[in-house]
Amino acid sequence: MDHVALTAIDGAPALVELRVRGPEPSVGAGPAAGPEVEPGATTRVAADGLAEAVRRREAAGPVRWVWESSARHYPPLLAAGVRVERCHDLRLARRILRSAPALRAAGSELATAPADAWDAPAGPRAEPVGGALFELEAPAAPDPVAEFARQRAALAAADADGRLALLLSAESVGSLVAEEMRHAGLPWDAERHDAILTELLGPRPPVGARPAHMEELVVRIREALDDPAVNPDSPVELVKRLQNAGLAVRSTSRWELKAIEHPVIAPLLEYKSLQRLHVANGWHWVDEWVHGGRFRPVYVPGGVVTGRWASDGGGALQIPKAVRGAVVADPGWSFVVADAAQLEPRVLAALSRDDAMAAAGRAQDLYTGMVDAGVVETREQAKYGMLGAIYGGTTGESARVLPRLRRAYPRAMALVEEAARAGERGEAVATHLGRGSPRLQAEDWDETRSDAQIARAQQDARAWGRFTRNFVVQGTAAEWALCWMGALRRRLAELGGADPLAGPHLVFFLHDELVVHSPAPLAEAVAAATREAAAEAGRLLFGAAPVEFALSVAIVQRYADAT
DNA sequence: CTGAGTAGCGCC
DNA sequence: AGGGCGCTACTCAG
Repeated sequence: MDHVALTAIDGAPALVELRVRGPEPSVGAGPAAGPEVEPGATTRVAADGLAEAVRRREAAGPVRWVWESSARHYPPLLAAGVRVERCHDLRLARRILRSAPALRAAGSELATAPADAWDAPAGPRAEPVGGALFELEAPAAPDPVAEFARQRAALAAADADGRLALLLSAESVGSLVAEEMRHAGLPWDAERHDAILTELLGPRPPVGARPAHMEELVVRIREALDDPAVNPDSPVELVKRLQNAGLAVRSTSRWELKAIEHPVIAPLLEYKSLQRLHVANGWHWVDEWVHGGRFRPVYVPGGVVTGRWASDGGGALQIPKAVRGAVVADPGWSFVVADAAQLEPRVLAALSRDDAMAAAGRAQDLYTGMVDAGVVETREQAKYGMLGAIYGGTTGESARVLPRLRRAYPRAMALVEEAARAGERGEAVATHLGRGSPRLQAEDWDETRSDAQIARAQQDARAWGRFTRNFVVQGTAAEWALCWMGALRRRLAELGGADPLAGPHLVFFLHDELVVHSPAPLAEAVAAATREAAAEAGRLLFGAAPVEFALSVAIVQRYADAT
């Protein structure tokens, strides 16, 4: 695989061919020996000729682009109609390598060096505006060739089985997909959205006014409390009014209200639900975020410490079910919605090599499989038991079934419990591919701590243990999802033509769920591709582990019809 | 007036 | 009682 660095010489873009030794990323590939990055031919490019130069080089043969970040370099290429197959996102890679316990253990230079410009937050995104690139002022790019050499050296020293290399590759393909999805946009029918809002809230009100259905609920709330001045939008005031009316509440949160019998509760909970929809995903949201029939959020790969994506603007990862009916495929097109079933428990089974748990998930719903195996009585028990094991739950149903899970699945339970204990001791933990958890800042030991301080410290330690317990599973699930996405992206490119937007393309990703916008005749092939990609992701991460990564796949016209 | 912090709730 | 987020309006200090 050729590597080409995108860099700048005297302020103008340049492409630097790199000679890179070593195998392509996959678990078990092993590291390449010795110094392995040598700069070769350098081609200077006129500022307005970069997209064309990248297009030509991409067409000349398989290449991995080495660049500061996809967020910075890829949007203008996409705007110019240029798509790249592979990249190495130096900023995302640096963050992962800095976190990786393996580098610390190997005493790698990257693990011990003080923070530099590559650790600083990325500059603002350069957004293509009206076809032309709107260049925001950004700090001078550090030398990408030198940084790439440092990163490869770190892998050579610390990545004996090739896991980190695979993670960097998966993270990088994710960074490409993030920009491609923003470029394509999620089809969004603003009229349909308006119809949904009108049905639930009433017609669009003037700015600042409450929608009719919410106003009616306010009247009912005031009547039920016999208090004509109640304003349900102010939690502080509302709590006082509820207390004045004799309700024993400390807050106005849903779970606290639900436990109370009073005529005000039903209209109040309904009001809060509608208010939430109105302010977060109402008419204002559509005006702000939907243009030309597309919703284009900024996705932030690696935005969560566990490796999950975050989003910046638009609340892309929190689109409520109520408005998913507005996500409508173009005429002649369909959505293929693929959802990984019980992903985190399956990941835990594979991580821990717990063959009994793997067997429960083979060819069926994993929770049902646990019932069939006689481990628990009901699917609900299985579900809450597993969620408790992964999140660190200690009460209710999950606590009751935990002993049975320990007996049936000792390896899986031991893995999460060891991760929790490591966190309680203040140690870092790592995902399957080697992303490290943040390190708990050690507090100064105070010999004169009070009992209350000691109790608080123990509480904090347990909370950190729940975090590290969850980190290994959530983070490894995120790695599986990246590999799934990358494997699917390659298959979609094979199904499509030269123009990605003319063929099936990814338009949405939500932790364990992918949405492809596809020409209707290709939808079945895309559905098959999502399954093949899931199997490939499992092999990439876990080799021959006997864990099946089951999907539920639906071909629909509206996103809401998939769930 | 502005910005930081919080409450509450949406998603996984 | 549990893990991870982002967004909005409200609240309050400066």
